Amino acid sequence: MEENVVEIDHSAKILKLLGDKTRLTMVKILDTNDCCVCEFVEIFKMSQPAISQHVRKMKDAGIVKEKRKGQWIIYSLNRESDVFPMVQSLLNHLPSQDFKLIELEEKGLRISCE
Amino acid sequence: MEENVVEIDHSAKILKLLGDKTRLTMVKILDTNDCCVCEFVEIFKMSQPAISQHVRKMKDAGIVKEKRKGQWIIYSLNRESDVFPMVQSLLNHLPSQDFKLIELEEKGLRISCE
DNA sequence: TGAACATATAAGTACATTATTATATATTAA
DNA sequence: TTAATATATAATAATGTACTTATATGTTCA
Repeated sequence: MEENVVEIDHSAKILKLLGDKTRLTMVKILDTNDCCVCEFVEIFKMSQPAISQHVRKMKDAGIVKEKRKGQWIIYSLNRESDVFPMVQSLLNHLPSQDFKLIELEEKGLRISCE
Repeated sequence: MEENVVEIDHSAKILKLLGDKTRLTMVKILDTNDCCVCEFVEIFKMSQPAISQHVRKMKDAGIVKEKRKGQWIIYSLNRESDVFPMVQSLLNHLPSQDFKLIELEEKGLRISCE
């Protein structure tokens, strides 16, 4: 019926991960910008370990990937994942969350990771 | 960016509901066939109350709708819902689950509701 | 009306999830 | 090497979830 079919159990796991508003917002942000943990901490007003645990779950599931850049670890969408097409078509139905990054930038907190 | 944008908190709730393999399979089945509770009980080998609770959550969220037909209550996808476009594009990435209904039919358990 | 069937609701339990705080690890720069 | 910064991991507590069994409601048909 459609390209990029993923097994239903696996899809359910991915959707469960995305069924959390913090993680869903993260992924929507990552759709247009790479980010580090410290930025997410600012954006979500949440403890750093909470953020680390969220991104770790998504990394384990292959939704995001990381690369170290000095003392920072930059997270980005894993566009090679077998679930990426599904994730992408989902994200297309969500409103942009870029305003959150813009707010960060206005507070001078975005530059910290670049 | 795309038509039918739904608020991110609301989307997360919908995805949380679909992030359960039983409910996700139900919705995929409903994409091509209406079903009653007793059929789901057979398909998922799960107690009737468990099935009722799953469909109720999805009904409350507007994902599915019901109509009574004699002693049966037939569930179907709610294609008028504001989240339907997102749900539909998700389902397009999942393998058909119609074989489950075909198995039912072979056991003579499908006819019960028609 | 009453028995049989389909579904819903209630209560309880086991387990999963998401935060927190405390602490460990890794990198940078003085 | 040491202090500062960024991130990860561990332990724990509060809450949420998904089943179960027992029971109530609603419909059909003899």
